[in-house]
Order: sequence, then C-alpha cells, then structure tokens
Amino acid sequence: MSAPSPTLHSNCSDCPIRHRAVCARCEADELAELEEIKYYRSFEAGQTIIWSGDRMNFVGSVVSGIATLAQTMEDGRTQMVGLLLPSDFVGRPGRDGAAYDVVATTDLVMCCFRKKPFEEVMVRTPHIAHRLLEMTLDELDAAREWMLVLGRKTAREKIASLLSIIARRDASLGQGKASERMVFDLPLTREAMADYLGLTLETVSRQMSALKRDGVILLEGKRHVTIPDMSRLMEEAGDDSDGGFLV
Amino acid sequence: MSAPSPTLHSNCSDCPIRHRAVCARCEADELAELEEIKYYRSFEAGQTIIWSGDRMNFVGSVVSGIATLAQTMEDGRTQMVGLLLPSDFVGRPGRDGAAYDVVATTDLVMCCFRKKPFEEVMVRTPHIAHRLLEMTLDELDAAREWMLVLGRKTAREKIASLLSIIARRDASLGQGKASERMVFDLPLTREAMADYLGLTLETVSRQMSALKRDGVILLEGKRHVTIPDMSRLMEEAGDDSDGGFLV
DNA sequence: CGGTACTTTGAGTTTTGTCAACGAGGGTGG
DNA sequence: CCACCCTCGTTGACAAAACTCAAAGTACCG
Repeated sequence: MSAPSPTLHSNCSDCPIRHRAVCARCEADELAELEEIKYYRSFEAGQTIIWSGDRMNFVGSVVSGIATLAQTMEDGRTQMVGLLLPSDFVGRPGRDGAAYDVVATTDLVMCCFRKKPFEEVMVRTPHIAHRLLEMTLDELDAAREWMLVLGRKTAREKIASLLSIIARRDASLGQGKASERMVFDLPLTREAMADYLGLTLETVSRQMSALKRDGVILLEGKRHVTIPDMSRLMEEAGDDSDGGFLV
Repeated sequence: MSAPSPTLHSNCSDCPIRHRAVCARCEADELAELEEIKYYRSFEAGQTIIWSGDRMNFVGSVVSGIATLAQTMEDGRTQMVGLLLPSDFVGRPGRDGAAYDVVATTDLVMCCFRKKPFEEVMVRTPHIAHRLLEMTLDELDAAREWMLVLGRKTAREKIASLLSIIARRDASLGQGKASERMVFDLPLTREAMADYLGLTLETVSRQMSALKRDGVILLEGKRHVTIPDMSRLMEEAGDDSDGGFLV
C-alpha cells in the first residue's frame, strides 16, 4: 500500500503536467518562483485529502492519480460534483474553508503550494491568474453540462453520458481523436457512478446491463468497457449526434 | 413595451454595478480604457439575448434586470443552469460559440464590450482577470451546490431549497440579515421553477400546495410568498440547520 | 479455501411524470 | 361594463421510472 515517493518530479521542467496545469503559461522565471514554494504530497487510494469545512492551508495540482469532489448531506446522501484528473487544480485562492470533500480514488500525487505564498505569487504573475481563470471557466462549463444530466436525463441517458465523457477524456489523453471504437477501464465503482449521476447503485447496475444487452457497450469483467460505436452511445446519451459537448 | 434607454449610465463612475461587476477592481485609468470600448444594449422581458451555438461577438455585464442561462435538449427538455442578476458577467473570453441560451426574464440592460477588444484589455489589466476569476469561482460553487439539489434532493426539498435561495438573496439585497420571517415575490413561473429544479410544473405545483398545507409557507395569490419560519424552511430543504449554503 | 468488497438480479413500493380537466386572474374588444 | 380569451396554476387518476429491500453471484486477496 505504499504511495508513490513524494520526491518524484522535483523539477518542474520534467513535470508531466507542466503544459496543462495552472503553471502552463509560466515563463522560466515565473516557474522558478513557483518551484521555490512547492512541495509534493502523496495520498493512498481511498484516502480523504480534504474534509469539507476544513480550513485549507494549501492549494495545488493533481500530478498523477484521480480524485473526486463530493458533497454529503447530513443523512448520508452524497453527490459528486467534480472529478479531478492530472493537471486539475484543487483549492480556491481567496477562501479559507473547503466547500467539498476531496477523496483520492487511486493513489495520487499532488504538487502543493501553501495558500498564502501562492496567492502572493499569483498577484504578481498574471500568467497564473489567467490560466486559472481558463481552467475555472472550463470547470464551470463542465458543471453546467452536468446539471443538465442530473436534472433532465433518464437513468439510461445518464449512464451513457458518463461513459461517453470518460471515453472522450481517454481519447484526448491517449489514443488520438475520438474514433468509432473506444476501449477503456472504468475508474469508478458502481456506487461512485451512482453518486455522480444521482442514482442508486442498483439502478446503475441495471442500466449497465441493459446497455450491454442492447449492444451499446461490451463488458469484460466489471470494469473493462468497449464502445463499438461511439455515435450510438452519444445518441443514447441524448447529446447531439455530431459532437455533443463543446471542447 | 419600451425597454430602458440604452444611453443610461453612460458614465462608469455613476454605474450602479461599478463595485460588483467585472470592473470592480479597476483603477481610474483602467476604467477609462473600458469606458472607451463599452456600449449599452437593452432587451425586453422574454427576449432571447443569446442563442446557444451562436457566435458570440460580445461579452458584458448585466446592469439591471434578470436573465436565465438554460440548456435545451433536442426533444425540448430544458434545464436552467444559472441565474444572471445585476453585475453578473455574460460570455466567455477565449471562446467563440455560446454554450447556453440566455433569456431576459425582465426588461434588462447590459453593458457590452466587443469580445476582441475586451480580451486585449484583459491581457494587460490583471485587475479585470482577477475579478473575473473571483466571480467565476463563485459561480462554480453555486453550480456545484445546485448539483446536489438536482441529483439528490426530493421534490419537496428541491422546492424548499429554491425558496430559501430566493429568500436569502432578497435578504442580502434589502431587508438586512436573514431573520425569522421573510416575505418576497417569486420572480419565476411554476414552469421556470420546474426548469430550475429538474421537475415538471405539476410536481412543483403539488409540492407548493403541500408546503402551504403544512404551514411551511404562506401564499397570497400565486407569487407572493411568506416564510413564517426560515429555519423550518431550511430544515425542509435538507440543509444544515445553521446556515446551509456558504456565502 | 474463505472472506470481503463489489456487482447483479428480482419483487414490491414509492416517487415522480403524464394526460386531462378545470379554475383563477388579467387584459382586450365589443 | 361585461364577455371572452389566454396564460398560468391546481388537482385528479393513472402510468412509468427509479428506489428499497433482499438474496445471490463473482472476483480478488490473504
């Protein structure tokens, strides 16, 4: 159960998220300034990185691994409100308390900055503020897209939407463009999928079975998914046939 | 049906949203630069300001009036994803196409900037980018809060949540702090409420009746609402008894 | 092997949506 | 001034979707 070494990637120029994280637009001198205040932290799969309501004394970027942002009601109902992938930013400059639980779903490494120094650097480094604005606008779009899924889609459409989002993300990270056939591993349990989609895990399971029965997806084991026809999946998701989400 | 004159507030220093809009942090010289490229546009209640998918050639701030952001699926299902109040920003620097329909629900005045010049000003004016980041982070929080409502709350809780948000907003705009008893007019039809909450208008109507029957709210006519006990409403909304949404 | 966590499936219930009829209020034109 | 119309809202009966509870099945790990 050992987490990755916290001293990995100690040099920004070798960093795997260098070109996509909040520091993406930084020049060499700006990067050097960040480099001085950064430190790495590792988390194990299942570990809670931040508890909602906690005082946040750092912000940072996910370097590797996956985490979820979730809200929980008093009676235990939970809704995931975001997925954090490598290069995504955690924390909010200018606010002290965390608004959500952040949980590592895989082993995870974060590149952290103490909040105060980071805020100071940000004030004199427009490149950082500008990149963070861009990233936040993207997240806002994603959140609003998700509101349509939660508010208006059927269970079957919700599942198809989630699968198509994961497939599309994997495509952009790896196998070139979104082609007809896609293959990936689900990074989520059925319960986690349910928490994303505002469903119960039983409904998720039933709809996965239904999509499989109807040939929209192929399953090997519980997690390995093949999409034989991406446009069919998009149709099932209720998205425009010709692209759906804007990029 | 005449909309307000488009030449109102031509001077930024008299502008009613001067201290809360995207220009809030600007110094006199920065403001002068914005002043040169700005222009006002008026819209009538019910008018669509922007169609989803349209090319956006301007961005801007709501000066007065209320507008909604909505997404619509091909078959007509619609989900509202945001409410635009005076000082809120419309449009996204760095992207051409509009992602949502923007509809004026009241007569409305916007302070607009052509997108290209605004982007140029923004690059050399960190105060604008910084304020826009702050506003965008607030919107992101609101969107995520709403995701919990849409994904996990019952119809009754959804209605109570919406009412409590509207009550709280009115409180912050007018009658001092959130006291026990609150009175306001709903700015939304039952159908608009349904589109916010991911419900049908019949369910909205039934739950409004139920809340009235149970004494959680009092109704005079269809739109005038009295909340005799705010904490009772918050309880019905499923929020923490002691405040709920962070402000 | 045995246990644990995850997943699937079934049966019955609850919630919400659908379709339809009716009611209230406000404005318009005869 | 009144009748009519149109929009908005309410209510009922029924149908569909999703949830709950329960029981098994599967894969992985020690």
